[in-house]
Amino acid sequence: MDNASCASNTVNADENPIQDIDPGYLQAVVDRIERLEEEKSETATAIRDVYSEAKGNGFDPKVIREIIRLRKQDPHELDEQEAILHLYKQALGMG
Amino acid sequence: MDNASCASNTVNADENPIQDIDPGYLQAVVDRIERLEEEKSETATAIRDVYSEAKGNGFDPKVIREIIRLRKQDPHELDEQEAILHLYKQALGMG
Amino acid sequence: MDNASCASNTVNADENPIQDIDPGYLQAVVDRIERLEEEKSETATAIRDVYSEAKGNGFDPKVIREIIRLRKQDPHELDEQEAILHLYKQALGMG
Amino acid sequence: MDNASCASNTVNADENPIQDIDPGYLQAVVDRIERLEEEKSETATAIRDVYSEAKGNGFDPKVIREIIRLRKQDPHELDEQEAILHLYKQALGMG
DNA sequence: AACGCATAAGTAAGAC
DNA sequence: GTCTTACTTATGCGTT
Repeated sequence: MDNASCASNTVNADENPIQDIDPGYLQAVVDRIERLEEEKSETATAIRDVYSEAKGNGFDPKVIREIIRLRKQDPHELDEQEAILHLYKQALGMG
Repeated sequence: MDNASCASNTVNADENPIQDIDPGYLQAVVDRIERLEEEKSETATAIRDVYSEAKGNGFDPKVIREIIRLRKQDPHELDEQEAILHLYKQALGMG
Repeated sequence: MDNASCASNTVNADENPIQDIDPGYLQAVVDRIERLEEEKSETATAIRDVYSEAKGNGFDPKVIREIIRLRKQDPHELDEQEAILHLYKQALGMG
Repeated sequence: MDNASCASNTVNADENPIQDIDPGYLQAVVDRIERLEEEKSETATAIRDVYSEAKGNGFDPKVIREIIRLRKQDPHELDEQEAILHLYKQALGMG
């Protein structure tokens, strides 16, 4: 990192950040974040659109979300959790 | 929409979705969502990295987040809200 | 409600709230909210403690949360969702 | 804690929780959590009601939320954050 | 009834 | 390693 990008000097870098700000670097940071957030937002919209389309075709979005969630999990972990769940259900008379 | 994509027939589309599922369509939906979610996740990581780098350069990530939040708002709306906030603060002796 | 509690007059109640604030009412509102939020926070802590104790006794908190979640749902709704889930899984070869 | 409450034995407590469940203890845990969650839910409703009433009296709920948020912070911390915020704003020409 | 906001819960990362 | 804090997602609520 370029020294010019330092937001504070070395004397009290931890508690007094109110010195030596590089405006150009800060601007660049903000710009990059805003660009990425826009990208993320667009992707989120695209995801919502897919769910919405699926719903329009008679599918249940909530259940599709569940499918997505299940597929994200490690199969072995999933099996374990379901075994424990089954066990607890029985202990509670929910079997 | 193609009829083949219908998850339910026209007789009881609202309450009995358990017929006429097009597996290919459902698979495509799931694939698209998973692809988009991965994209979103990568973007989220990139955002975190920018904050992290900025922090390493002495900037306060929390305040940068606040900056991003403020810039996202409509300036006019923002001014109004701040005016009301100021008013409430005074009414509460927080001025 | 007492007229004195009005935050705005009748001329433009919707868009110009910057008049006629009753400081006492606003203070009361803030006090009530803060009191209730503290209460809520204490309850949340108590819940965490129960999970924590259960974990200490060898139970899996994640699965207990799942149990709680399942019990909150309407049994009929639950059955439907699980039937649809099963259907989708089969369509995706996850059966 | 009573040994009878143990959910697993000492041989493989970490990875095989599927033994020695005390159903009574599990039931008690679930009951306590459900009771506390109901309590929390009621408090949340009461909070919403206060905001709603305030809104009916012409106050802006969003700004009240901001007030609550600000008052929750440590005043010293708050001042510091605002100082940094001011600094960043100036660096970005948002002053 | 659909849309967005706001809360709440679960998850993951970072600090001590 | 624990423990809190922040981010993400999901649900519920109010609004239009």
